[in-house]
Amino acid sequence: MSLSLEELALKADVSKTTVSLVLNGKSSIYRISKETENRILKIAKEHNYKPNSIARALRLNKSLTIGLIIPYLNRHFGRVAEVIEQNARELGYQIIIAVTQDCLNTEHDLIENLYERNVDGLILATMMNRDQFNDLSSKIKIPIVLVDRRIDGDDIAWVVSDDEQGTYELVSVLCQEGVKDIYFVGGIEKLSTSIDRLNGFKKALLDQGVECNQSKIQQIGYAVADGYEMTKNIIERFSKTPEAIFTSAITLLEGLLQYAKKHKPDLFSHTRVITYDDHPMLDYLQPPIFSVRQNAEEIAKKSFEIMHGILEKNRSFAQELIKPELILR
Amino acid sequence: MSLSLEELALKADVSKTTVSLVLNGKSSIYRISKETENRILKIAKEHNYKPNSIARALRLNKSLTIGLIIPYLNRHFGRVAEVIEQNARELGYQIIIAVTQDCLNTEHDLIENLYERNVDGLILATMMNRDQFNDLSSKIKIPIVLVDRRIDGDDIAWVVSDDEQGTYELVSVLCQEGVKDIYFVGGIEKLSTSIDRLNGFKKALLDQGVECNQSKIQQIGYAVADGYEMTKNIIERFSKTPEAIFTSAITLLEGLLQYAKKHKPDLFSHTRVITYDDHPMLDYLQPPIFSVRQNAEEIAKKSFEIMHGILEKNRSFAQELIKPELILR
DNA sequence: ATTAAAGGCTAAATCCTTTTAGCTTTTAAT
DNA sequence: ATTAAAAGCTAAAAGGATTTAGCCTTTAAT
Repeated sequence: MSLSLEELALKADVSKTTVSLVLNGKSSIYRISKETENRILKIAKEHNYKPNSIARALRLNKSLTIGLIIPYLNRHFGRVAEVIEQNARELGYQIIIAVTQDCLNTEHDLIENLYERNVDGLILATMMNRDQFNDLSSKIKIPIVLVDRRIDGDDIAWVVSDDEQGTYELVSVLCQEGVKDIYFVGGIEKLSTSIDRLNGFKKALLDQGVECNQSKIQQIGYAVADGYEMTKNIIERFSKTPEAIFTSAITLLEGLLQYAKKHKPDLFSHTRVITYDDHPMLDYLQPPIFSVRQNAEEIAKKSFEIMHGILEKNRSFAQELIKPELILR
Repeated sequence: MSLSLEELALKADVSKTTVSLVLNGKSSIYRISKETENRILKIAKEHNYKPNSIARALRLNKSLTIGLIIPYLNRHFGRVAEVIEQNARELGYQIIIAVTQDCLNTEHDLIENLYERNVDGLILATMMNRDQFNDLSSKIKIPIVLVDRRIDGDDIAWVVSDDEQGTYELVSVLCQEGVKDIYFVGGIEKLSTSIDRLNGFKKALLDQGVECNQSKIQQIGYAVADGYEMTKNIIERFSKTPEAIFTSAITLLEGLLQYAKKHKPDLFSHTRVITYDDHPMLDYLQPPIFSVRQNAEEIAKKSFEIMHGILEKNRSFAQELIKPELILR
């Protein structure tokens, strides 16, 4: 590693206090002479001095490290993580990533783990409900910003895609084309993403005067296998082939495609498929699948911005709904 | 945060030395009585004592943190990162991720940055050449494991997919079907991934007695736009539509698809397309695209294993070629 | 000439662990 | 009754930075 303050002090023939004061820009407050200041700065530069970040973290009780806990490093969260990292780096923060695989216990362990490892804040795509979150908040004395999945509450910071609006708009497009018989393939029921997307779905149908039958709504989980299962249920349980299916995540669409390829190759000749989440490969599928593209970059940017505001600008929590984009192919 | 050693010591009515020794399992070495030991353990447990990781890192000069530097958090590297994180966590390590966007300067900055931040080791998908790497190694006194992209050298640890063999096998399949006129769409020329894939490509042609014309080889970069550009070059520069195109990454395939959709919708009726890298969505494209699936999980597992071996088991460097899998649709 | 103020710097405490060297008390041995 | 060894524990240093309180010297003011 590089030199220590003490070694610099030796070279500059002053105390390490003086060196520290100078390097932290406190020369004038402590009346260090210009001459001494310049000498120290020069020597520090010559030796490319960088303060030991661990010692600094210990003394200042601030590690300049943010924990990022997400279910997977898939396309969406990978992009979110990437952009958070870049934004964080520009402001001197590091990102420690940990993945839960959508397991609540893992999530709890990871939060505790990162907290004990002295991260300054947590950005969290959580599976917790309000009570669990409140429990946690009382134990953990660092700021938390929820990303992608929100929990209602006046004092909870979050940044999520406007799932309800996105779904509403997408489903409305289909309804306006006269499609009435639309099935909902959903994810983990209690998550805000599921709730909001389902609400958007229902609202679209309602506004278009289409009846929404509870039997058309499936919610198992966000895994590819869940998408397969739900598609299977829809296809096999009803005699009539559905007019349309909405999958509420790209993984669920993948499950649908898997099922279709295997057991229902003609699915697309009878059924329109639309999906939440976008993927560039969708451009090359036949027939075209309408989708809702989440603005991962903006979600990432805002979530770190809020975290940074809390940590360094004394701002309080904030909440942001990020507008997604309809992709009609 | 939780209690400190000193506070525990107060409660247990012993010195903090004693507490530390007990909690570090050194009771018997230092002849701490069973009674005292149990008392301390009990109190520590009651208060859920966790040593302050920063203080520990400072004292031990070991942060239990590994830096992971990769070009993007895309599908492939996202999966690699995910698995490295899980493996690391099980052994008590944290992963700090940083992305270079395939920019060499950024890579250098990030390495320096993470090094200054006291990571214990670096796992690196590098753009450096041998000289640059040697320069770096002499400055940086922590272990480095290269992942995904290797640099030749007897003392350099790396884990990469067997790019040459994978490409060789894939291209051979096509040759054996009688296809002779195959174009190579490559990435960043100096990277081992490019070199190895190109070698595999050439070797396959050679072994099948197919002549390999230099004009059929394009190498710009790994971005989607590069794939577009190279496809354009191939289609527009030659009067005859190619019999086959090999793209050496999924992003390049995406670029090819983009070009085809826009300017050459009938590409697939004349031209076979095969690609390095796999993607589940390829299952649903028509016509089927043969691919080589890299074993991201194994790559990740091995690379952390080597790092861990160096850090904790006094092992030296190691090199691993991970076998990819042909996917013939 | 004395006092007050300003100038220029530093010793030491602090953050929390780990670890070395060693102190005191008890037991065993001669 | 000494001496040596064992038992049981602890003071203090170290790791590297930041920060408080304050020391000494010089200049300005009365």
